[in-house]
Amino acid sequence: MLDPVGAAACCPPLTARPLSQAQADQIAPLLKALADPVRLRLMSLVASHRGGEACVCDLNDAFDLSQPTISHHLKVLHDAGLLDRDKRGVWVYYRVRSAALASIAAMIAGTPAIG
Amino acid sequence: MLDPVGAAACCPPLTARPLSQAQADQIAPLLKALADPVRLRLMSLVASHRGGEACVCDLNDAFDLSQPTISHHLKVLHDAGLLDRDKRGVWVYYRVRSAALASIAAMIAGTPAIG
DNA sequence: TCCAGATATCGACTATCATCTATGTCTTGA
DNA sequence: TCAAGACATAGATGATAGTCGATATCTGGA
Repeated sequence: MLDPVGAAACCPPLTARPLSQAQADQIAPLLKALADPVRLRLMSLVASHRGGEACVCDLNDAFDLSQPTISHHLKVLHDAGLLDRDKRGVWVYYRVRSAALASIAAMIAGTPAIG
Repeated sequence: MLDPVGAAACCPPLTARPLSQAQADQIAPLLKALADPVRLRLMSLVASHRGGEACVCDLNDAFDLSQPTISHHLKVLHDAGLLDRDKRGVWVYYRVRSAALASIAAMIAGTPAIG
């Protein structure tokens, strides 16, 4: 389980000065977690869902993929620290960690955006 | 060869409304190109190099990797539209397309940053 | 015309990843 | 206590990606 806010915040903007190997090794997994069409759509669906959260049951229906596959992608995003997970009864709700997205964006473009 | 500025600009910010599958399919390759430690360091090295550009000879020395491997990563970044390529004599110079980075960052965080 | 150096391409190998089916775990309600 | 439903995990498989050594291509100078 990563801390994307810390990871991206650790590092200077990409264009400011050369990233060390350790810094690059810290950031690459975050981008890797985002760099998949299904996971991009999952992030987008969760973020724009009513209340800023969505349960897995809502998400499964949006894809032509098996339930375990969606579960896998959600785990990847959660392990990367990009989604928060909240189990309420039988249902599991996911919520986007916007601070994480802001940190990543700031690292990429140098924009001092704080989520 | 992609057009990352157009690709990322085509799409609403991740958190604004659900991405279509087509939009996600367009953006994922850009993030995938960035989502590698070596390529992150390459982008960073090129961007922060004197004059905003660097030749391959400068870059090869910064890594403990073979010359073909670096060449491969540069090709991935160039094909994704993240690096511009300029051959001058025997040397090839690469330059970061900062507008591309800005578009990606804006798409991730919703920041209306224009590079 | 030829050689040396800079960079790209090719082919192979290994590791990682996305996906599936089958199954396990947990919670609610009867 | 049991059954049903929501979600996660396990194991397998085909595709993709990072790396290398060998080789090709291009350019400038002798």
